[in-house]
Formats: sequence, structure tokens, C-alpha cells
Amino acid sequence: MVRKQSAADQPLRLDNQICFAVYSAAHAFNRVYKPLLDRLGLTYPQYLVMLVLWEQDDVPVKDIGERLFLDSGTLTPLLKRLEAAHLLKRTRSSEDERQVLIALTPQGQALKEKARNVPQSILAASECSVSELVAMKNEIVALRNRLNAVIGE
Amino acid sequence: MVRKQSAADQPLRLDNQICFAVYSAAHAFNRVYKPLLDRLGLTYPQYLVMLVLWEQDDVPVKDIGERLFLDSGTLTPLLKRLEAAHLLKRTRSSEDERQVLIALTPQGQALKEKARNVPQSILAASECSVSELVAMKNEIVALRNRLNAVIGE
DNA sequence: TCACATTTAATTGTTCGCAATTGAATATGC
DNA sequence: GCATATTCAATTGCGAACAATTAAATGTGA
Repeated sequence: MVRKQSAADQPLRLDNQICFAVYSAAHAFNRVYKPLLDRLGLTYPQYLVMLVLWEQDDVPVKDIGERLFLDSGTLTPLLKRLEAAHLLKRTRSSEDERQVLIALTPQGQALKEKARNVPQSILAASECSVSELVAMKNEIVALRNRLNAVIGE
Repeated sequence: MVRKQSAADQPLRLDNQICFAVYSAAHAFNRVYKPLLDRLGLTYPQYLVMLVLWEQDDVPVKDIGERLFLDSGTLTPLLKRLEAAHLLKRTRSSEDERQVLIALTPQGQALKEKARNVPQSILAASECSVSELVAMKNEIVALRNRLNAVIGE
């Protein structure tokens, strides 16, 4: 019995790999964000940290790390750069001296206004309807959560 | 008129952003791949380069870059590391001296066999059916291509 | 032919991302 | 109460990722 070779029969082909799709999409997003975030003086990971802080201020480094799935080796130098840019302050907690609390400065809070129009620019670049994007986002988040669960084992 | 505030009304919320979903999913994939690729002595970007070369050998750096959406600033040092690991050889083309041609060594070709079971391990970790993954992959690729088109303007 | 533009890799400098380790603070068990 | 374990941030070292620049080779037009 002869049958046509389908894509699924070639698992090592680059174009068949969802992981490469995700990897390359992440870079593509980054490149779209870059000119927008340059105006705010932020990199994309720095923007993510600011998003967390705009939702909840005065949080320990660990909480930010859990939100973004990043560890202190990534966050510590990044937060120091944001502190050097006067967007936040790092202070060791008095209740638990192991923790460093991150609090926005007035400039850091003010930057939220300048960032307000970023999401709609990204939406435009994606050339997608909001409902399509929401559906995709939910699928990707579900996949990510399953992957993270496997790692945690 | 009062109505409930929906997710779409809060574009700056981290959890509403597809880009963060993609970004964090890429990292999650990376963490799942890591132990598998450690056995091959490869990082994930190095694995991607090997995937390209397993499909087509003896190609210029530029072709690899176009396939992976990476530039020479990323690829040159990465390829030098793969050369140091005796997986490939870099030789300047005699027809066009600007080009550097990348060719697998026998070890590089042999590694393909050891890599053969990687995709199925990833599939298992995703806890998804193949058809679901293919559908998601196609959506993400389509999104990525639209984003890259915007950048190219 | 010769000036000029284009193509291609390589280089430099900055920022992530993470593993592994360190060191200090806190929690736990006996 | 004290030894031990755990938690948390910081540090170190390595490998991406990319912008900007450099340098060499090639292509093009007058």
C-alpha cells in the first residue's frame, strides 16, 4: 500500500514544528514592539515588568518572576536598569529582609499613560479581529500551562 | 448605561496580551526542549540550525538566516560554536567570496538519528492531538507572517 | 573602465534568559 | 534552643538576539 507522505510523517521538518512557529512569532512580535517601546525607553521584557507593576505596585521580585515566568538572574539586572531610569525603586522589606520590594516612582506611574496606545498598535499590525486574537491567546496560554506543568513534574 | 467591564476593555492587562502568551509559551517550549537537547549537546537555536541543515546541506549563512528569521550577528557566533563541536564546517564560497557555505560533517549528519525521537517527546509534553497542534501552528504562522510583513514596510 | 551602490559576513556593544552557586534571612524539627 | 532545611535575591558565566558599524566582494551605470 502506497500513500502520499503527509506533513506529520516528517516530524523533523522545520515547517512542521509548532515550537518554531511560536519561537519565530515571538521574535516577530518583538520587532513590531521595538519602535513603539523605543519611544517609552523600554525593551519588551522591561515593558512586561511595567505591565505587572501598573496592575499591582509594591511587590516582591518573586511575584514579578512568577507572573512573567522569569527568575532573579534575569530580573535583578533588569530591575536595576529600570531603577537607573528612575521608573521604580528597589527596597529591602523590613518584615522579611530576604525580599526586595519593587515600587513605581511617579515617573513610572506616569509612563502608563504614554503606553496606553501600544496595544491598539499591535492589534493593527496583527491584522486580526479582537475575537480571533482572544481565541488564539487562550489556546496558546492553555498549551503553555500544560508545558509548564510537565516541567514542574 | 452600565455594563460589566470585559477583558477587551483593559488592553494593558498582562493576561489579555497575546504577545505575552506567545512570549511565555516560547520560553515554556524551551524549558521542555532543554533536557532533550542537552543529550544532543545542542541549544534550541542550534537545534533549529541543524534542522535546516538536515533538510538542505551546503547552504550559505544567509539562507539559514532567512529560514529562521535570524541575522548574521546571531548566526556567526552560533555557527562557530557548532563548528567547534565538529558538527559542521564553514568554508568561504569560491564563486562568491562574500558567502560562507555551511556543510555538515559526518558527525553532524549522524546526529539526525539521535534527534529523531525529539518531536514525539514534545508532542507528548504538549498533551495535544496532532491535528490540534497543526491547526494552532498554522494560525500562529499566519499571524507571524502578517507581523513580519508589517515590519518589512 | 571607473565611481558608486549593493550584498554578505563579521564585529562590537547592550540586553535578555537561565543554570549554578553564594549568602543571608527565615522556617522547621527535634 | 539549636541544627538543619528552605526561601529569596544576587552573582557569575555562557549563549542567544539584535542594532549599528565595518570590510570585502560583487554588481551596475555612465
